[in-house]
Amino acid sequence: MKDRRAKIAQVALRLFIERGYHATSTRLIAQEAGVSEGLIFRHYTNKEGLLEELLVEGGQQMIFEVADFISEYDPKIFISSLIDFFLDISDNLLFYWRLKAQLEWIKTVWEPVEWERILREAVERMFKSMGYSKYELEAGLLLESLTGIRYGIFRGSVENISELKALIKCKYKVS
Amino acid sequence: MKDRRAKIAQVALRLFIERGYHATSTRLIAQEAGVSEGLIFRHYTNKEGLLEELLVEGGQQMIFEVADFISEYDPKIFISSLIDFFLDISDNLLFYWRLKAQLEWIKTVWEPVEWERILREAVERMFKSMGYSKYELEAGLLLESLTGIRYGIFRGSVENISELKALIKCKYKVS
DNA sequence: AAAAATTGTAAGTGATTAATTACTTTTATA
DNA sequence: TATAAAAGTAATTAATCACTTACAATTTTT
Repeated sequence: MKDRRAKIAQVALRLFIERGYHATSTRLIAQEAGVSEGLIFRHYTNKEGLLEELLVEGGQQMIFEVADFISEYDPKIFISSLIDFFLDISDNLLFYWRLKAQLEWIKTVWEPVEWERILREAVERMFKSMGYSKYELEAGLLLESLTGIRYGIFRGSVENISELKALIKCKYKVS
Repeated sequence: MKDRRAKIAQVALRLFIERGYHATSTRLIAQEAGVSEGLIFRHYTNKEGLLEELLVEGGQQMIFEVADFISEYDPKIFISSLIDFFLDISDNLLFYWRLKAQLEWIKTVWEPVEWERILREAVERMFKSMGYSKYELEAGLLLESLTGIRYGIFRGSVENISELKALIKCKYKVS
């Protein structure tokens, strides 16, 4: 059966988020996935390899999603889409967002992955085209702020997301 | 010698941040602190108890720091101080900020601690006094955004902090 | 259908984990 | 100064860790 590998990945992703990477044993992953522990190491070189594949897979999906609104030439629609992208957390991206958030805090210097670089450049271009003089700074401010708000949503400290979205869009005059 | 306990706490805090809580063994803590492993459990009930004390201790220091500018009645100075507090990361608070950031991602629902509640209420009051109709929303937006930017600083994705601070203060018309 | 490759498992491996034990040394107290 | 309390250690504990081995079942290929 081919889907056993996918099942392992799916369960591991959930457990890594619920309990943390280090606190999740390969034994538990195997149990919850209904497979033998050895099968994990048949499909993945080691536990870290399993984690890495989850990140790569999620990153690729991220590129796909980002590409969807990045080509938008109207700044107002672009910024609005950007805000939606960050704060309307779709089920298929939720786990990747959370996993990435969790892993940020070990390594001191964080190397941005492809979709992050693509996105940042696009946002900078957009602010530039809107006539902002300090467009790089503006892009950074918006992206880090949106990330912070998304973390707030995960944390449970942001209640009225739609109202908050409207407020941000209002501040950037995009709706 | 009384300072062995403090030494354990100090080393543990550093290691928890560098390597993550679960990836840091009590054996390593003892080695780096230059004490026997048993001493850790003489002073703390268990590894989690050690972590908890670090959080409580940091939280108390945080209350102290927050209290310093919270009594400010001038909204402009208040907001400006708030931004400085979040983005000028002092050495003595750095470790607490980082430890807290790291631990956010395990528990699904995050219970705000005392200093967070105190701070949020104060920011809401300030926005209210400034005549903002949606003062709760504005307080949430600013706090979550500043948290996000602070995370960006930790991550290394924010370069020119002083310029960014100036931009934010400009947007809130407080400098 | 035979051979080969892949997918699967049960039962281990040594290493490491948090925590305990039994005991010694130091400090505080009466 | 005698005694109790606290601070300290080395050695050990059972459990758990990531990972391997030897072998069986299942597909795929020829």
